[in-house]
Amino acid sequence: MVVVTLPNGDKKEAPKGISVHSFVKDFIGAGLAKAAVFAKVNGQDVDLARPLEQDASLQIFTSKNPEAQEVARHDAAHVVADAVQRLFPGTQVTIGPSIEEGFYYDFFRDRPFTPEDLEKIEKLANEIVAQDLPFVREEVSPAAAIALFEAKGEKFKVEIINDIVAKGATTLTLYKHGDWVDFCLGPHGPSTSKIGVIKLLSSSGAYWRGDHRNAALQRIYGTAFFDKKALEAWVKQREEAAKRDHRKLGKELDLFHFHPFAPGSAFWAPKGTTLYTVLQDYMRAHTRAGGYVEIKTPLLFNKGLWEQSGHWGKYKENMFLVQDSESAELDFSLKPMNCPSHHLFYGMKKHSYRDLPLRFHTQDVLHRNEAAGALSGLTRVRQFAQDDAHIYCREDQISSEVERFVALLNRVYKDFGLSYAVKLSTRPPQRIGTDELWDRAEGALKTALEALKLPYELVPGDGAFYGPKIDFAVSDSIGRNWQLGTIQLDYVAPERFDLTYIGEDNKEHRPVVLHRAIFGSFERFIAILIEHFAGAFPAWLAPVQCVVVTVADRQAEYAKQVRDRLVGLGFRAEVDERGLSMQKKIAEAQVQKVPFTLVIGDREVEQGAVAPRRYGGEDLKTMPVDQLVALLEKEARTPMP
RNA sequence: GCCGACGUAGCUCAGUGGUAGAGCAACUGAUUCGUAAUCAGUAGGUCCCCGGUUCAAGCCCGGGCGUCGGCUCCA
Repeated sequence: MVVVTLPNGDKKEAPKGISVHSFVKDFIGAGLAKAAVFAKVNGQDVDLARPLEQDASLQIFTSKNPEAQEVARHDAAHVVADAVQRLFPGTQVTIGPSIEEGFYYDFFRDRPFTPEDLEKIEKLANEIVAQDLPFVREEVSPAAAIALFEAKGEKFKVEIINDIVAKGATTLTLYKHGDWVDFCLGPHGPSTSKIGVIKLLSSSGAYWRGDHRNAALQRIYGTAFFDKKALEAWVKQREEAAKRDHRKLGKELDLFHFHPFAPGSAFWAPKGTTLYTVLQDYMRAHTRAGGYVEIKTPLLFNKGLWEQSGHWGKYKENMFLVQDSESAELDFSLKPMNCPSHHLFYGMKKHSYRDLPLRFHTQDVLHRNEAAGALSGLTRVRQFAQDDAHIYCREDQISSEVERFVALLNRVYKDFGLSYAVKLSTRPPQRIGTDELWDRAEGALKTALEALKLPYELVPGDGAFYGPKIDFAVSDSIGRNWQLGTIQLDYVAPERFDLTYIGEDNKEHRPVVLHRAIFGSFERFIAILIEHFAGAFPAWLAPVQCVVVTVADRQAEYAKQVRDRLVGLGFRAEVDERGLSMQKKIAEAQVQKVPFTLVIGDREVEQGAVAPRRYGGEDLKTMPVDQLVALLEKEARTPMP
């Protein structure tokens, strides 16, 4: 007999060697046994067919658990690979993991999959699902596994097996459904029908092990859901996300444009420029209030700076090099980041410990020569500006500076309605500095996070080679995550730039540098805001806050007076003077997602009033202009510190 | 950069070898209207660029540029 402990603490005795599935059916319930996808035995993922050989804790995962969805998508990857090999004999398999929203499988073959191929594959894959073939796990020796895949001509599988054997594996596992076998760690669900429904999404090129020097593979992306309804809901949500695409809305709302002569660099239309400068001014005001000073440094630097910073060696292919007309050499570069120039600026003066912390904020334009194929809308550009800052402080000031930064970041994200999660990344294997230094650095960051009572995820080994960091991932209104804010400790730069301050002891000391940003880049932050708000910005961000619409032309004079008063108070108001019907003008203000449409007819002129309508259709009824101004003061002013 | 798809009016798109089209936007005129689209007319195009095939190319072929999806998720 074995004793099985359930998550609620219940203990059950069962015959030794009983399968997980039979145990669940006999000792818990047939319903759960039917719904189960896989299990954890003593915390280890196993299939339901696995026998229970000794006392163990048991946890069952059903289609309600996200973990089970992940397993079922891995199942789906196998089924798709099976379908591909049936339809296209000679195609070799490589790997096929489940990923965030689905799965992919990489194949080796001489030509890409066409959309028609995908249709056929999807159809056959779903037929295999319907056949309800059980997934069968088998343990084999390395020699047997190699022999099996060599006989099939699966060169990539053989390579993977050899690698894993070299790492010390002695028992390998195969998973079979029907006649199709894959070398796989598992776990898998009980049978193909558990997968539900498979949908293929796209095909693309990929490289063996992600390296372009290796064989070119053909990747198929797909997803799977336990039921059709869930798939339909997911498809709908994707359509919703596509409607919010900042590239689409950027055009529709006339915010920014691109031209082939400047790939990866935006032209900001008047409305986009307004949005951009509102954000710049907002950040200026808040950093100033947070004890920062704003500085500007050159955009173009001699390579000497990059040699000193280390960029010339490590980052050169991402920099735009500029020819010096006198030397005729590419001796200059547009700056790809601000830090080196900030360090130079710090070093131009002698600093006392009394000056620290010194916080330099910069919104200068940066250029990075991103690979042509990597450019995408405003999220991946070649020219951009960061809400960048570097804090120079003593080591004992790190914790309080981090706390101060988080307080600012907290305030900023709150103003935009964004929530966030925190990650602390610690020392990577490749690093500089002593362990003692890292202990102190990581300790300082932890102290700050704990003082703030911020829950955080620890990511060991993910820090930069020059210091640990804290990252802030915000989630938007449709649940997507974006890594925006960051604060990184840097012990290297002060050495490279020989930065010092004079301490109380009248001796020179090394300051520590903190790199930090909240928006990340203005360009990417704007893209995120557009998608977060679906283009319907809150009034304080909206490029046009009020459009004045008259019922008839005879109110035009008064309409302009209203606009002039609002503009005079610093609000962004316009009159739609085109000879269109009132209804048409209102419709257009809605399409442009203007927060307030101010309707003016004879009644409003008589009363010195306006009739505002909010974006979305709420009629606020006729009100005196003074009352509108009070409303705008509340909603349409940039939140100040 | 590599793989694939795409590039037609300001925008969204139709047009697969035989005289370049629609809707919206723009412009002109009429309409002056009370909360999501008044009516009529006009104008707008090196069909991304360069070269080739053909009697004939937006369409077929080659090269370039750009955009988009991938190229990190690891049995």
